[in-house]
Amino acid sequence: MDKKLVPDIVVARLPLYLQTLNRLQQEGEYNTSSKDLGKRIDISAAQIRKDLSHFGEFGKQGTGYSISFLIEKLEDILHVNKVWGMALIGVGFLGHAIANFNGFQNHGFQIKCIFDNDLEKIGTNIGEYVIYDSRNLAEVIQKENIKIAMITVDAEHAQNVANQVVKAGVKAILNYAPVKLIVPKSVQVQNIDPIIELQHMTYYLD
Amino acid sequence: MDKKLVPDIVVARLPLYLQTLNRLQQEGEYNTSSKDLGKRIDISAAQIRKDLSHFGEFGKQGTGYSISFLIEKLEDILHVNKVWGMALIGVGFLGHAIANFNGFQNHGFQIKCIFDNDLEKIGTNIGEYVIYDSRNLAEVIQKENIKIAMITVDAEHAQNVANQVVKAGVKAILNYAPVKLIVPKSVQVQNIDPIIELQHMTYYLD
DNA sequence: TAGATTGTTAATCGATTAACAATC
DNA sequence: TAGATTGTTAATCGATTAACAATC
Repeated sequence: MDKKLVPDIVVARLPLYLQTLNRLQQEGEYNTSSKDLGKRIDISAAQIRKDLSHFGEFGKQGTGYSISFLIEKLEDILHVNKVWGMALIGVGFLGHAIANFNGFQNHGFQIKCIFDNDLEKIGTNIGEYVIYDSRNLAEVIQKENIKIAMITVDAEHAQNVANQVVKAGVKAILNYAPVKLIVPKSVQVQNIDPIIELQHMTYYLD
Repeated sequence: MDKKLVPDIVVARLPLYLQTLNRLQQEGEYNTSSKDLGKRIDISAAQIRKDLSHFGEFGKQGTGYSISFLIEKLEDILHVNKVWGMALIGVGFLGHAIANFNGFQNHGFQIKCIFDNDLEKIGTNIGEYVIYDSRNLAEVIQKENIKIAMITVDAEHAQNVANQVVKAGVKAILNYAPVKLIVPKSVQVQNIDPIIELQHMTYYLD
C-alpha cells in the first residue's frame, strides 16, 4: 500500500486530532465523537470521519470513539509511538528556547545533541546539554542515528547546514530559518516562520 | 469588492512570494518571471500567475515582473507597507527569544510591549523593553492601539490571555501555545507549534 | 426499542493545471 | 521579427460535504 494514497493535507490534520484527543484525555474524558471533536477544532464531523477512514475503522456506531484507543492508533500512524532523537543546530535565542522546551517529551521527540559554530559557545552547557562543534555534526548525527534536525541558524547558513545534516542521514528538517531549503525528495521539510504567519493575517486587517 | 473573493489558500502563499522576491532583490536581481519564481519555491508558474491575477496585472508579457514593483504591490496587498505594533505576552524562553528577534523590522512588524504575570520578571528589562504586569494588558494595548498579539504563555493560560487581548481590541493572534484558541470570527489566529510539524513529518519516516 | 453515530458513497464544491491569444 | 512570458479561460483534478444504510 503506497503511502501517497493518503493526501498530505489529511496527514497534516492528524497531529491536530492527536493533540485534541490528548487534551480531552487530560480533562478526564473517555469517549468522543467526530461531531464533538470537530466542534473543538472547527473541522466538520464528516471530514474527521473521512480522514480517519483512510487508516481503518476506529469508532463504533452510536457511541463514537474511545479516546485512549484513538490516541494509540494515531500515534501508530504518525510513528510517534517511539521516541525520535533530534539534533538542534544553532544556539541563538531561539535555539536556546527550543533546547529548554519541555514539550517534546511525551509526544515522540527528544533532543539528543546541540551544535553551534561559535567557539565561545562550544563546550558550554545549555540545560542538560553540552554544545558541540558544528564541524562534528555529521559524525555525531550518524553515530547516534539521528533522523530529525531542527535548524535555528541564520538564513544565510541554513542551506549549508541542511546539506550537512542530509548528508549525515537526516530525513526530516524543522526549519526555523526564513529560506526555502532545497533537499532531496526523500527528505521532509517543514518551516516555522512567524513573519509568514503574521503577513498572512495582516491581509485581513486594515 | 469582498475580500472573501480571494481564497485564503491564495493569501497564504503571498507572504512566501514576498519573502522570495526580497531574497532575489538582495541577490541583486531586478526582474523575475513566474517560471523562475516558481522554481525557487516549488510552485507551478501557472499557479503564481493565477494567484497574482486576483489582485491585478503586475507583469509584462515577454519580460515577466519587476521585482521591486511586485514587492511594493504585495506589501500593499498584505498591508505590510506600514509597521504593525505588536504585544508579546509571556516571557519564558520562547518569549525571550521572540523579544530579541530582529527579523520583524523591515517586514512590517515591531514589538511595542511585553507582558508577564511573574512578579520576579515584571519591571525587569528584556532587550530594549520593560516587562509590564499582565494586569495592565488591556490598558496598554488599548492606549497604544495594538492590533496584533503574540501569545507565548502556557497552554493552560493561553485562552485566558486570548480573551483579554481580544477584549482590548487585538484583531490578530500569533499563538505559540499548543491549544486551539476560541475567538470571534473577526479575529485572525495562526498557530506555531513544532510538535504538530514534527508529527506531520514522522508520518513519512519509518 | 429509539437514538446516536459510524464508515462510505455520490454529489458538490473548489483549486490546480494546461493551453493559448495577446503582446512586450 | 522571433522568443518569451503574461493574464485568462476551460479542463482536469482533488478535497469537502451531504446523505444514509448499518449497527452499537
